[in-house]
Amino acid sequence: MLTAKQHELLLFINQRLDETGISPSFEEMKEALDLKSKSGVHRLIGALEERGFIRRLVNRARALEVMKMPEGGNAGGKNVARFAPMTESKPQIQIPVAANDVMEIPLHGKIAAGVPIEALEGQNSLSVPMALLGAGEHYALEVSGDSMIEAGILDGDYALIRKANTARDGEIVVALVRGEEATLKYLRREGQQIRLDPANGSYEPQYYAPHEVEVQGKLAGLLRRYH
Amino acid sequence: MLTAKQHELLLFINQRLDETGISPSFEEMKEALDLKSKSGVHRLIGALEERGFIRRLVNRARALEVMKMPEGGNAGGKNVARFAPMTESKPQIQIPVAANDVMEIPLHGKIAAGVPIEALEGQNSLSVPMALLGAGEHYALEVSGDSMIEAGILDGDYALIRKANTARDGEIVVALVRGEEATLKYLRREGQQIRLDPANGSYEPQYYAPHEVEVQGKLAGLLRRYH
DNA sequence: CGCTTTTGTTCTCTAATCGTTCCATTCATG
DNA sequence: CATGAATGGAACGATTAGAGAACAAAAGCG
Repeated sequence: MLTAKQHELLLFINQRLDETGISPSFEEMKEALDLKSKSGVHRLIGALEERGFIRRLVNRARALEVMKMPEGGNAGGKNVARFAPMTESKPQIQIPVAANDVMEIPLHGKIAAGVPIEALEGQNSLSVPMALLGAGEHYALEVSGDSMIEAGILDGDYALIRKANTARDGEIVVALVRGEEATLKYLRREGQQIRLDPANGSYEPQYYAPHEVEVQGKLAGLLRRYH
Repeated sequence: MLTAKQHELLLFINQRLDETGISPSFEEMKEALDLKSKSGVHRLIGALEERGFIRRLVNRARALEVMKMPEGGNAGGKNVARFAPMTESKPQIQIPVAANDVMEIPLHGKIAAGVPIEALEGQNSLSVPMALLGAGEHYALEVSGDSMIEAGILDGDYALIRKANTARDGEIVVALVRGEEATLKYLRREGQQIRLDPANGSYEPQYYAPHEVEVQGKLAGLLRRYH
């Protein structure tokens, strides 16, 4: 899927994102790849984007995001053994349904504290307007609990998650803690620590070492139903 | 399903992808299959692609991707104990079922204080899963303002409204006040009066005579998009 | 607000790698 | 021997890669 240079760059970006939470600048990538011009980096970034490994905001500084890692390459960078992140698998092809700008995305169960994403129950899926999603691979989770209530995310809502290995500070992510516990929280970095912030005054932020927390995806949209 | 050569090539590609994350070039595949020309590889690749085992970007270097492996051959390569069953190592292409459970509903503009809904009527519309709606005629409004923030309805959300003339106590409705002002509020009756309750401590409930308030619809669903 | 620095974008050239194509050759088979 | 399929070979064209420079757009700062 990738050339050696593309692979090298992807690894570097992922590593930096993992260690510092800040994506490298073109200059830094240039150095890391031992290049003498940024234009090469630019092309490599373009190639990685085309292949769906990263996503970026154009004209924004350090706005890279790793969407998936090639197989074999451990998404965790330097990290110790991680559970195989779900994003390591092959992307499913999500083709917009003809005539409607709608996508079918799988419903993977509930997300709450204490339980990993429940094994998939049947083959449920949800039709979602593409306008809510954007590029990337998505799935849906039913929100359970009130820990994000102040972010306007209520019990029973459907969270639309875009698979990703990394996220920027302040984004709401599906975080798998120590391979056991998947929760929906604000991701923040504090020094060498990862902070998972609930949006509910009754809950406390939790601090973890970077290798304890694996980002499985970020919140891309929300659906709610009023009976 | 596959000829011996095709099988051999597929295995090789998968192995390389697994080990290095970098797909082999035609030259390397030529060597691996002990061929003396790349044209043979080209044909094999074509065959594998036709049969859906691999996918690739034409005219791109090392842009192969294994979609599935023939039965028996384990596609996942090194198998870390994967706990998430939904992450098949090589998910088959997911053909979207022609989703008919979708409706196009008109987007009638924003709802806020001060502006009747009819004001900004554009061509816009939104595709919405029927599961969110139910029977009846619906339309969508973009929420403006923070008056319902404690009900988990944020500025910028899309409110899906089912047209209705009446509502029960405690439901969230689009209420047109004195024919001028449409707002999204909790509807409550108090004696001979109608109370419109915001869900935000900084706002006060408003009381009206029944004839001053016209219910235009009730909140049936909510869509939110995160950047 | 204006200025400077950082960062990203684009362009041109050059070279090497890589994929594609067409055609001749070989080989197994009937 | 004819035939079709697989193979080999080489020319060709496209992509990838490296360098350098000029430019444009954000971010920071006083």
